Amino acid sequence: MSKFRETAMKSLSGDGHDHGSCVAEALQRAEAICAARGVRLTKLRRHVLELVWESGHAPIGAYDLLRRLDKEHASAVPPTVYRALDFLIEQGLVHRIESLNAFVGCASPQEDHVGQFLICRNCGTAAEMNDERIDRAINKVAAELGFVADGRVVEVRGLCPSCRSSEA
Amino acid sequence: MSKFRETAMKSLSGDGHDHGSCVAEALQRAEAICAARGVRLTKLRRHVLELVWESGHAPIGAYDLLRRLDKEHASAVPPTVYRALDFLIEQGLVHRIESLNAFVGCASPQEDHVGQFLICRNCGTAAEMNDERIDRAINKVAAELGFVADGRVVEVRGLCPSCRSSEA
DNA sequence: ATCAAGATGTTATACTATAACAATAGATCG
DNA sequence: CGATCTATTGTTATAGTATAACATCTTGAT
Repeated sequence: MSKFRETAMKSLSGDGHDHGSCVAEALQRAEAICAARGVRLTKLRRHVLELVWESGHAPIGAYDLLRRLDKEHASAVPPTVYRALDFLIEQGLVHRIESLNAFVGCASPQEDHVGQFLICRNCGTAAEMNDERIDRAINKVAAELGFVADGRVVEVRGLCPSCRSSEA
Repeated sequence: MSKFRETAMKSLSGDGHDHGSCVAEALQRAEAICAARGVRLTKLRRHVLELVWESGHAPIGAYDLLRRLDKEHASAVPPTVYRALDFLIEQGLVHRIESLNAFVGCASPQEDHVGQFLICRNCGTAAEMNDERIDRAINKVAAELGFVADGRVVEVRGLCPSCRSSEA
């Protein structure tokens, strides 16, 4: 099973995984990546990343992050959180979900990829797919139209497995 | 050539088409569709739709529409234009581009489809692809993860053919 | 003519994001 | 060590996007 497939299924498993360790692993990975790249995962940035992950696998808005942030960071204002998010996105540690104006932790920050998301309209979970077949299909059609693609936004709404079974 | 393919290439052709007739045709189609469905394309809604199309094939923001609207509609305020847009989107006459917070006329309002867009980062043109292959690839991956997809956002940024040749 | 439903008017406000400049902290080099 | 340069954070203000809530007016049906 691919790395992406694995992480997608993990985030779709609802309560079926230990989210505490999920957060801890994400933070550790982030530390390692930033160290390797010689960029600074400051206390503030780390804190924002932690809050993003603590939202579960559901995207969280910048102002929600802000509200949670200033419990331990009294001077936080919008630019504080947006700048931290800019950094985290640049480093591939966080993705922005365009259709929600919200942010979610990247499941595989080592691997080079654009985000493709399945977003459950019931529980809010956003699972990364990052499947090459989708990317290839998009590139193919774009190329047929003479278009050179760089950025891609793929966000699919629907029902995740757990919400589907509990609704049906 | 598919209908979508045709309209995509048309909107990507830059000045290579008569945009005036393009707008006129879109309005006529809209009249016919609304009449057939028994919904009211009021003066206001028609005007907003016209403004959307007059932006060329480039998505336009709600507040830009508002500014253009109140030349002939002094009482226009945000809800005025958002309500008109809600109606137009509901009827499939306009698509919302999530990654731009902007709106664009639908090239093929008769056909049932979700929007898939190629957006030129140079000239701003958004061309509809609506290619089944992309849709199938997305559905396939979603299904493999046990996800039932309904809405889809596919927005690809890049360079359109005309901008590519003039840049290169 | 009356009435109900739909459409628009109106005011206020919520939510999302960035500009611009000041102050501070960290790294680097002499 | 201390000077200096750069990245980061602080601070204030404002721009941009969207909706809630309630009033009024139009339209079409009876």
